[in-house]
Amino acid sequence: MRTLYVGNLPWATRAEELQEVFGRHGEVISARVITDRETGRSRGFGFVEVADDDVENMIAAMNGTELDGRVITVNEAKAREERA
DNA sequence: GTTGAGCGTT
Repeated sequence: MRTLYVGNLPWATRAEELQEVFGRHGEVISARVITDRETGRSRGFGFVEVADDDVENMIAAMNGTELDGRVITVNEAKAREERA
């Protein structure tokens, strides 16, 4: 599988919403919205794990689209270890 | 009850 970074999310967006929306364009393994460890509030971005063959189609279909009134950003995520 | 570039958790 591959992992997608999803940014520019509305504060109220939940992981299940990502799975719902992304699931329309490919096989979603899992979805997660990153929340602040201390306050529990959304940080406005998340990660979606999708089938390897659906990554390109998923990004093309979702990047720059509107979710709950906000235009979201979708890119292939980088592992923390790979982060410079 | 707020905010808005950026890459998470065992």
